[in-house]
Amino acid sequence: MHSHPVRRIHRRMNILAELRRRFAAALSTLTPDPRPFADMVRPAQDTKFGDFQANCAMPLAKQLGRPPRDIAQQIIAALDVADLCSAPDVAGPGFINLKLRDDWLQSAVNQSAADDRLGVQTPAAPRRYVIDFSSPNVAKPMHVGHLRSTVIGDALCRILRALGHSVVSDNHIGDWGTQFGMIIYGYKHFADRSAYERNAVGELARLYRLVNTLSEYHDARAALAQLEATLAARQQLLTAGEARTDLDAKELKKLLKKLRADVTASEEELASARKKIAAVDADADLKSSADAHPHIARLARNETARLHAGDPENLRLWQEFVPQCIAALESIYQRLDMSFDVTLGESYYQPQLAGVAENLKSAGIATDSDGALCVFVEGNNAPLIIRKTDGAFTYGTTDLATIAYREQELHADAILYVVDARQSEHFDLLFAAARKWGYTQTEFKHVSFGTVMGEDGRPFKTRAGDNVGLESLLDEAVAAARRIVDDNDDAKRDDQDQPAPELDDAARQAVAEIVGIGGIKYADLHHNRESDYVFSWDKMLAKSGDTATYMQYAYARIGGIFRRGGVDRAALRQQADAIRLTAPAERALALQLCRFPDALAGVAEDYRPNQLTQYLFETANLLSTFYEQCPVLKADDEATRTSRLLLVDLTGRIIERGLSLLGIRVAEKM
RNA sequence: GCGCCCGUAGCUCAGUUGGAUAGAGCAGCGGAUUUCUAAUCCGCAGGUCGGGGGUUCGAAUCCCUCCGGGCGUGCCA
Repeated sequence: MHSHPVRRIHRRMNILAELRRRFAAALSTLTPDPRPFADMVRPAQDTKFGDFQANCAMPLAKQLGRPPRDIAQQIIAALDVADLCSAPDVAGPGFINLKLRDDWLQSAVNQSAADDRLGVQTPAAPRRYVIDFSSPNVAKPMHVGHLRSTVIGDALCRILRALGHSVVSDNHIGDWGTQFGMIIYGYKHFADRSAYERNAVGELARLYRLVNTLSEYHDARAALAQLEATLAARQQLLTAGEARTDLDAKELKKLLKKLRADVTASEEELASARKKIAAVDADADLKSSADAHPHIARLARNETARLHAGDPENLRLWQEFVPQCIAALESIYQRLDMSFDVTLGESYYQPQLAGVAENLKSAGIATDSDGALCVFVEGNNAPLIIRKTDGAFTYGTTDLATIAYREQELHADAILYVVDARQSEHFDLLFAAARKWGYTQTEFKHVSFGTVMGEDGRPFKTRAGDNVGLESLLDEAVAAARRIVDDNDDAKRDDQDQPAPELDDAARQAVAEIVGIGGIKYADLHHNRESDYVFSWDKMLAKSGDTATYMQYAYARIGGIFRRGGVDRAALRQQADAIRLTAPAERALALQLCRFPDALAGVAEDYRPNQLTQYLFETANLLSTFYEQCPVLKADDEATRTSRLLLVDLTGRIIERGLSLLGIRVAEKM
């Protein structure tokens, strides 16, 4: 049937890229710029249409003013794909449907199996990425708010590296800000020496919370009268608004809605202030500390100013605190199984800020406005503030200094900022200012993400309203995973239906760590990063569905096949070209495995790790279907057994690699 | 006031520059187990893609408008 011989394929084959190349060649007779049209080749949305589809005939027809089906026919006539596809056909308004030849697909999947990179080609022009993520304030314990940046940023680093790019991960920690004044003040007045010696970071965190509580207490008390007055005024406005008769119903409704929102906001502010006051008043120790330190907020700010001015005592304390704080962060990163290439925080750039400001000013990019030095960007109301009226520099200044460093020292082609979506205006300003400053060749990208919500639909907090600490979050996930691991292992039975657990306590705990932390990461990564998502313990560790657990289990099942069959996987892999595709489930799985490079490329396109989670979930599903339909160890003949073992082995490698690129580990037994 | 984002099945979410009958998971219902690990698989049901208008061969996607929600708005980072 296929008279055309299978063309010698390259050592690594990306099917989609190859098809696009073939289409680009065919399209060059129809349009001077075929690339965007060639890129309209994509996986078929429904398997009944084949394996791939090209949607380019319709838009091209519009451009050329001719019937789309004619264009589709013309493309097919010029298209040279006989070695990889059966004859393409035109469907509907002008879709071109493509089905890969079985012999070609078989050859491609054997190539992938023989490749350590699992088919991923190295790029013709590798880029250098600097990825800025996690970036906690070192003086405060990490909380759930840092999770998304950390997890998404780490996954992007791994994936871009796997694609062959050069990546520098940079933890731009907050180690020079106002929090340090608070810690220094706390240390000078409230430190518990023995607690500090036992656990320095824990004590510093306590001091931070204490100073923060006390200063908020005084702020709240000072603001109370004003808050009450504002509330009363707003209530009065609302009453007056309700009585108005000069507006039509729609205008009135809109006005009242706004007035009610104002009243509610005032009520909430007031309630929050009263709560802060009551919390201190109710605690005799706190109350006496508060009374003894009425100007704590200002004095803490003074400590910050003194630090920045080079005060020897404060500088000494800062130098003592920072390394310990960083060490504490390291232990969390270690538990998350990740690390940074560089950790250059705000303090690193501090000596350069005056120069940056001068430079911007003398170049006419920054101008004086109300006593502050500002960069104004067309289309934005607020400027990027470089130097405040009081002479202090801002994070905008630091960010510009950081860009200069990343350009000059790290030679970045692209700088990615994995930061909360709420800071998008800051990044608009920052990137515009950087371009004015001369950095026009760099890709600047705010890889923004949404908020983690609780099941009540509000930002994820503890019942008391505090941020959820990251460590306790991890602990809780691991504990929940441990219960699942215990239940599952306890339920295992041998051939005589007797209990036959496989895992001892240490092994169970190791699996729980892998499952629990993998579950947290996956829950985050599998959502589109831009959307807010609702955090749910139940869904995160569910045994079935689109979860890390499901894929980790698929991997463990694969390991089980080889153990039970006594198959040496390394030896198995020596059998080149032994995969034979006969059953439909084998073909579907093989095609999916050949798409692994596409999945990674899909992530890189717009820095969306959920493209990879989706791919892995589909892969695990296809494996389950295959496994259900095709006996492996009990295959009818030796060649089929070997073929299926190789297919299963490759699937396991891809699941393992894919999860590891998301920062998620696997266990051989679960 | 100005600006940005969001609204898709009961719930949680996908949906690539506009493409074929809008897809998953969970929950629900019905099946499959002498298990190559059931932490599984197969099937069924479930939607006016917030409402309305427009652009065109074609709109969840682009434009306008209204409704509902979130966030940000000059000297915190």
